[in-house]
Amino acid sequence: MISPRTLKGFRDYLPEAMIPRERLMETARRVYRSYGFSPIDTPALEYLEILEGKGGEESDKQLYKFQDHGNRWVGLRFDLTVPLARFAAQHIATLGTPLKRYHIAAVWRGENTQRGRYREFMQCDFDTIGTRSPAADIETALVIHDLFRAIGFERFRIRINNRMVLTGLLEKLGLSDKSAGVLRALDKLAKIGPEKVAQEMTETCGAGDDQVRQVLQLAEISGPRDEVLERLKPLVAGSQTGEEGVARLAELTAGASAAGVAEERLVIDVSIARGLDYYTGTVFETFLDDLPGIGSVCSGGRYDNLAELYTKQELPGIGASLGLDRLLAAMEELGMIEPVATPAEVFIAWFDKNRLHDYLALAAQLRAAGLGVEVYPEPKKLGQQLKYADRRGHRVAIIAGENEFNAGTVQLKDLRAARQQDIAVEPADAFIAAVKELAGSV
RNA sequence: GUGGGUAUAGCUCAGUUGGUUAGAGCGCCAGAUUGUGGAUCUGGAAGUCGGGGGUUCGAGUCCCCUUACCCACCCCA
Repeated sequence: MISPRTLKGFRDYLPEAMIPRERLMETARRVYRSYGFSPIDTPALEYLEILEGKGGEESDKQLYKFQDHGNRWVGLRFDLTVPLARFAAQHIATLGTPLKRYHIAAVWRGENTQRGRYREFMQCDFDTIGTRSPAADIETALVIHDLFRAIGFERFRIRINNRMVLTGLLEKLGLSDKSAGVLRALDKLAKIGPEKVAQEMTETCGAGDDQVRQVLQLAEISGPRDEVLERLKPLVAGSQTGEEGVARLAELTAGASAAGVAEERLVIDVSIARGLDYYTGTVFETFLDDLPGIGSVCSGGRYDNLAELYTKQELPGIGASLGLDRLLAAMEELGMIEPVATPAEVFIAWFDKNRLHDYLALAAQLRAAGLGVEVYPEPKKLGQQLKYADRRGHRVAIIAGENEFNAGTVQLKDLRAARQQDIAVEPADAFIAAVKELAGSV
C-alpha cells in the first residue's frame, strides 16, 4: 500500500478551507475588475533563464528547477512579477499601454515553511504597466482600500512611502552605492528597533555614525500627513530625487482623499522600504489594526523598468499583491471565517421515498432563482438527513411529505435557530423570497 | 539553511522509574424513537503508538537515523 501523503509545504484544501479561499479570490477579482484590470494567465513553468535573470544566489536556492523531457532547463515561477515582465516584453506591442492586468495564481518557492508560509501558495497581483502617471499610484492605493473593505475589514491601514525620499537622502549622505543594504536594514525597524538597525547598517554597509543617525531620524518621522510632509522637506532639500519623492507622496495622499479614502487609512510611514530593492517610487504595505503582528497582507510599489531584461522598451509600472494565505490565517484568527463545508445554502431532504421528482423540480426552481441547493441522495431517516445538513452548514432545510404536498406547502426549517414553519409554494415569487431571506442571501 | 520542540483512534490528549490484552473525552455508525438535527441512554467500528534500525527477557516509554508539523532565526523577487 502506498501511504497517502503530501510534500512538505504543499497542502490539501478541505471544503471548509477552500470555501473562504475561493470567496476571497472572487472578491479580489471583482474589485480588480471594477477598476478595469483584465485577467491574464501565464504558464507555471518558464525557461530557467527567464526566472534566473534577476535575483542572486538566495533566489536560486528557492527556485524549483529541473530539466524537462527535452533536456531544457526549466523552473516553476516563484512570483507573478517575473512572468509579467516576460509577458509584457512579448505582448506589449499587441496590447499597447497602459496595460492593466490582474493575475491570481499559484507560485512555488522551495523555502522553509512556517505558519502562513508554504512552498506552494497563491498570489493575487494587479499591476499597471506603461505609465509613470501619479494617477496610477493613486489608483493602486484605491484598489487596496476597496479590496479590504470588500473583504469586510474596517480597521486596516495602508502605509505608504516613496523610495525616492530615502534614495534622495542617501544621495545627500553619499551612501547611494550602499542603498540596498541600508534599505534592507531599515525595513526591519519596526521589528528589531533602531539600535539593532543602526548596528546592522554599520556592520554590513559600513555606514558612519552620522549617516546612520540621519537615516534613522528620517525614518522615525511620524504623525499627521501634512506634518510628516513638512518635516520631510528640509531633510531631503537639495536632492532633486528626494524632493520629487516628497511631492509624489503629497500627490498620492491628496488624490486618495479626493476619492474618499479616510486619512487614517492611508498613512505616510517613511520607515517602510520593502526588502526588495527593485521598487523605485511609491511603496505600499497594508496592516490590520487588530492583528499587526501578522505583518503586511498586501504589499506593492512602483518600479521604473519592469522588463529591462527582456526588451529594450522601457516599461515603468506599479502594482501590488494580496497575500492570500496570510490574510486567510489572519481572518481565521479574527473569527471572520464561518466553519461551513458546503457552498449551498438550501438543503432538501429526500423525505418521501416516492417523491424524488418533486424534490428535484423544487431544487431546479430554487437554483434558477440563484440559490445553491442540495437534494439528499438517499431516502434515509429524516433525523440523519437533518444532522448531515446541520453539520455541513446549510442554512435552510426544506422538508415535504404527503401532508405538505396535499396542502401545497413545504416545511421551511431554519437550521441554526431550529425553528420551522409551513409555507405555501405558490405564488412562487413569495416562496422564493422567503427561502432567500432565511438563507441570508437576499 | 541554523537552533529548539512535537508526533499515541477521525479530532484533542492521558499513558507513572521500560512490564502482560494501549486508555479517556469529543466525533463517527447503529438502536431506544417506521414524519424532524445539535440533549440523554445502550451498543458498535476504529490504533503495526509517524516510519526504519538498535539496546533489552520485554520498548508507546531508552538510543540513533528519517519524515512531517510547530516555534525562533536566516531569507523573502
